This record gives sequence, structure tokens and C-alpha cells, in this order.
Amino acid sequence: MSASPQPDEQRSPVVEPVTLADIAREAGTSASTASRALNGRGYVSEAARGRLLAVADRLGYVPNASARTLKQRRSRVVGVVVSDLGNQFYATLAAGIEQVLREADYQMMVLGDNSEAAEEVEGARTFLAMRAPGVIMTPVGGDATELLRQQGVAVVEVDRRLADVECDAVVIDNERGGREATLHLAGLGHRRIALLGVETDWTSDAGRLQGYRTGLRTASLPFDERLVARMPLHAPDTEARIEALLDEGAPTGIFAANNTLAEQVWRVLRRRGLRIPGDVSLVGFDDVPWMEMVEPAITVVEQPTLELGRRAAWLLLRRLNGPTLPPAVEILQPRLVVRGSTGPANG
Amino acid sequence: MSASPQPDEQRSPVVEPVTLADIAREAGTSASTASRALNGRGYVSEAARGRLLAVADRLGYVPNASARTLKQRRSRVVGVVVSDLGNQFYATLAAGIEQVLREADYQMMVLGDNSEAAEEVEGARTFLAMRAPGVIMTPVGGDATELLRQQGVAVVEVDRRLADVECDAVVIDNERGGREATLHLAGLGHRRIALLGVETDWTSDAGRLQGYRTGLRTASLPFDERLVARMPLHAPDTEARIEALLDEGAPTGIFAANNTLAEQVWRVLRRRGLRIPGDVSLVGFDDVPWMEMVEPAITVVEQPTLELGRRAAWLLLRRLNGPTLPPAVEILQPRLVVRGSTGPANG
DNA sequence: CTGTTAGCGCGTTCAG
DNA sequence: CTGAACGCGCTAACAG
Repeated sequence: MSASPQPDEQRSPVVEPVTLADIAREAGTSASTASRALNGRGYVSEAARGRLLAVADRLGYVPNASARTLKQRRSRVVGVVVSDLGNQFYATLAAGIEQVLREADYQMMVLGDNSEAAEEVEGARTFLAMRAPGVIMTPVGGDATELLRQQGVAVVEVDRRLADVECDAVVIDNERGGREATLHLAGLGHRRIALLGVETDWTSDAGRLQGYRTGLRTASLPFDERLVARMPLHAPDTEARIEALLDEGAPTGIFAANNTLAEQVWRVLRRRGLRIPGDVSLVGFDDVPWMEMVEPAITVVEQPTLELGRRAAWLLLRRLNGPTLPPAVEILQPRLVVRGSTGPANG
Repeated sequence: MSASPQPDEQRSPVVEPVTLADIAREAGTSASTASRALNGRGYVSEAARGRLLAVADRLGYVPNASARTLKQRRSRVVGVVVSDLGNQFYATLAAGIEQVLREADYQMMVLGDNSEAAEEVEGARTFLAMRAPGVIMTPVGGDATELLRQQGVAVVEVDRRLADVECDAVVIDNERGGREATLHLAGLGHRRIALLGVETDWTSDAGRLQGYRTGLRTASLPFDERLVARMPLHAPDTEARIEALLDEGAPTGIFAANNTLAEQVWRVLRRRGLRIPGDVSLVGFDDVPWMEMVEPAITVVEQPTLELGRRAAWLLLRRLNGPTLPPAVEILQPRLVVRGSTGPANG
């Protein structure tokens, strides 16, 4: 009955953002002093500082990041570009990076290229535009790193290495992981062990393949082309290729070199009604939650993914503080976790 | 033998970034004209435009985002804050948002609060500092939205609603989802149906609970307190509480109101050696990949998560173009997907 | 300890 | 169609 709904009373006051000048005026100082007080650099009397902080708080001051970045010629945003944010591995990697960055008061901005060099370069340009002081990435095509480095942006490669120029990196001992997976299968009596990898020039896959070969040799098993399938990255027919591998290679043990491949193999095996490990044993690389929820649980080469991210962030922070330090490369160790998907060969 | 590795030849030329002034000078025009040519606004002769574009390309010009933002008083970065980026649901939500934003030439910056109002506010301040024109969030504590709105930042709530002030939102019909899950179990003859939810004031959980109650009523089943467990968000003893629910409520059917709860129930049931659905039937809310990989696969109320994100982004873009439009609320429909984890009651 | 000055790189007036 | 001038908000130098 009373106040009928007025034309919404224009309920967006949309106040102008409070600036340093505003709080300086309010506190009776100059903007410079306000600046010094609010970010703790330079001399400011206790009295002034107190007043300034109080006013800033009262007015709800939020520093304008763009102005600061423009002036200082670098932002507090660290760029991260990974292959696929939907993949648990990369998501966890990013989480690790974020943990460390946050403590150091940097913002993280993540971008996904789809393992496409072009998108990676686009991401690099974005970070260049934002004047990011550093970028962490799972490299796909060299160009991005080069572009960044050329502009004085620190780059850390994580999970795999690619850059021609030397740069900081943190990776897994993939060769060892591949070897252990292969030897585990060989130790169970498997003689036809397949490798399922990705067709790239990435050091991660190359290492796992290398480990596979070393493993075979150690176990005195021959290397057979028909037992190796390397999937093009965006192949629409991955499952068909897996079927082909099964048909032509007749493996009794399969080493799938990443978590998505493991999932796809698993689906194919199940669809075919093949028993695991009765008919085929399966070892994955990179442990993700579903692997220990399915029946049987998947034997896997586990990698310290979160730690991988944390180290990468550390390396970057170190680099930001010491631009002339020699490049550092950290190698983390994977660990074989034996579960139900691997068993003795019977064929 | 030849050139011994020199002191690395100072191989970081670290060129100064190319500015608009640089390319203007090179092309023999003023910076203003360069600006107009490069971002297509205002009149520029074809000749000048051509030269400018060529020079910009040759010099590898990357616009300084901070300068642009400072001048225009708003950036091209849309903020997104979700509860937990590690959770597949929120990750997919973000992916949907990103798809749409990218097409409209906006950058997305995601932040995770841990369902903590304080972190959410911190996120809002970050976006305020970056002069984000809009923010999309799964709200937890009201304050952030208010802060943002007050400063004229467009806000879209997604997955749940919270704001006192009216604002755009896109949500799922949770009531219906909860009802269908409950009726499905009731239809199978279950009389002791438990609800496992989260103890929050979120509309999502409230809706699912409401649907549960409606479902019970429709099926002429009594509402029993002992069959309802609402978990505090960061409870360290969730599994113990689930055990308690099992002991005290003796349910033969369980409706777990989100994907993480479904996972936890599943783990507890398995640990206890209870058969699914022989001893207990389980329905989840929000379909995620593991649910159809486990044996038996989980019956679930599926929601169009990616679409949820896409719509939220659309709503935001719409709002950015029409600040005075009336608030829009979109409600998307969930869908019951029956799989093996639900079966007839026998007790 | 403080204020003044200047400029980061850009886009937007406004004359010409 | 173009250029000159200005200012977005902040901080680094420099006097005082």
C-alpha cells in the first residue's frame, strides 16, 4: 500500500572508484605520501601513515592495478599456459603453481592452448600485453617461449622441455617411469608388451618411450613395431587405433603413457569384454582418482603432480629475483603403484 | 675448436616493448592515427592504415593492456570465481564460460575461493583492482556481490543464487532434480531413503532438499530426521558422518546431492562391503566421468554443466551491452540418468 | 619525513 | 582525414 515500487530508485549509485588522490586529500597529504604509506616503501611518519591507512580503509580503497602496472612496467600476474584444463593432470599442476604464487602475492592467470602452437603463441601475447613478469608453461611449440624470452619475460617449462634456448624447467624422470612400467609387466611374464603414446616431439613422451625400450632390452624382449602405437594429438579415431593395436599386436600387457590414453584403453578393453588382468594387463602413467575406483584398480606410474607445479612456481620466483642465475632443471621421481590391473601372463 | 662458448654473449637482448609511438614514427604518422588504425575506430585513410598495420606486424607490436585499461577505465578481463577448481563440476563450468567469452574477445580469469566468504571477497577486490567489467560467480557470501555491484561491476550468479539485490543468474531446477531422484528410488520400492546434502544456505542444496521432501510426500513416505545428513562444508569427518547415517538411519536408498558426496558415499559403501544396489541403492547429483566407469555405474541426476557456464557468460555479455536491462534468471533442466547403482528394494 | 614534478602507453577530444 | 594536447592513476626522482 505504501511506497509502490518506484522506478527502481536508480539503485546503482555506481560510485567512482576511490583513488590515491582521494585518500590523500581526505588525509591532508600528497598523493606520493599516500602511495608510500599504503605500500610500505619509503619514509612516512607514523602519524601520517596511521591517518592514511584509516582513510583508505574507511573509503574502501582498491588500488588500480593497471595504473600500477603501467608505471612499474610489470604486473603481479604470472601467466600459466597448459594443454588442457579439463585434464586432471593439468588442473592439479595449476593448483600447485597457484599455491606457491599466492603466498608470494602474485596472481595466477591460466590459459589452455589445446596443444596447439598457435593458441600457445596467442596466450604468450596475452601475457605480454598484461606485462606479466613470468610465464610457466607445458610447452608445445617453441615460438611462444622465444617470443616471451625475447621480451625479457621469464619462462619456466614444466612437465616437458622444448625450448632451444636454455631455460628453467621441472620435469619427471620419464625414462625411469617408462622403464619401471615395462619391467613390471615383463616381470609378470608378459612378452608382448604394447606401448601407447602420443605422437609429438615432447620430451615427456620421448622419455617414456625410451624407458619402454630400455625396459624391453633389460628383459631381453624384442622391440616390435606392431606393439607401438603413437596417437596423433587430436586424432578423432583414437579408439579405432587402439582396436587396431589390439588386433595386430595381440599384446598381453599394455603400457599407456598418459592418463587419457589409459582411460581410452580401459574403455576399449571393457567394451570388447576383455578381462583385466586376465586377458590383458594395463599400466597407466599419472595417477588420477578414477584409477583406484574402478575394478580392478589400475596399476600406474604415479607422478608428484602438485609438487611439479609447486617447484615450477618456485623456480619462477627464484628467477624473478635473480634474472642472471644459471638455468635450473629439476627432475622429480615417479613411483610405480601396483594395483589390480596387472597380473601374470598366461598366454 | 672454433668459438669457445663465450660468456653466453649476453643473449638476452631484452628489447624494449614496441609502443604505439614507435610504430607511428616508423610509419610517419602521429600516435593518434596509429591508434585509430590499429583498433579500427575512427577515420583513417586506406594508405595510412595499410602502412601502419604493416609496421605493427613487422615490429611485433603488442598493445599494452594496462595503458588501455587505464585510459578506458575498464579491462577486457572477466572475473570468474568458483568454489573449487579441482572439482570437475566447477572446472567444466569454467570451460563453458571461457568458450563464450573467448568468442567475444574477452579474457577469463578464474579464481577459487574455498567456499570461504573471505576468499570470495578477496577475489572480488582482485577483479576490482583489474577493472574487470564483469564477474561470474558461484556465490558463497553476499558481500562480494554487493561490493562489486556497488562499484558498477556486472555480476552473474551461476549454479546458485544468493544476492539480496537482484542480479542475473542461471541455475538448475534443483527441486525437480531432487524430486526425480527421490521418486526414482521410491518407485523401486525403497521406503527408507536418505538425503546427503551440504549444510549451507545455498539455493542449490535447499532446492535439492526441497525436492527430496516433495518426492517423499508424493510417494506417501514419511520424512525422517535420521535419514537426513547435511555436511558442514569443510568437515574433516564426512565419512564418519556417513557411517553414522548408515547406522542410525538404516537407509536402503541414498540420494547424494553433489558429486563429491556421491563419491564419498560410494567409498564408504565399498569399504563396508555393502553391495550396490543389493544392499543400498545410490543416486548422485551431477554426472562426472567416474560415475559410469565404476561397477555398477552410478544412477545420477545429470545437469548441463557446460551449458550452465555458457549461459552465464551470455548473460554477462548481454548485461555489458545493456546495463539497464531488467535482471534475467535462467533455469536449466536436469535429467535423471538411470544406471546400475539403483535397483529394487528387498528389505 | 614530505610535496612537486614528471611520465608510464594509450585513446579521446577537438581543431584544423 | 589527421595531429596536438590531455589525462586515466600511480610511483620514482628529486628537492626541500
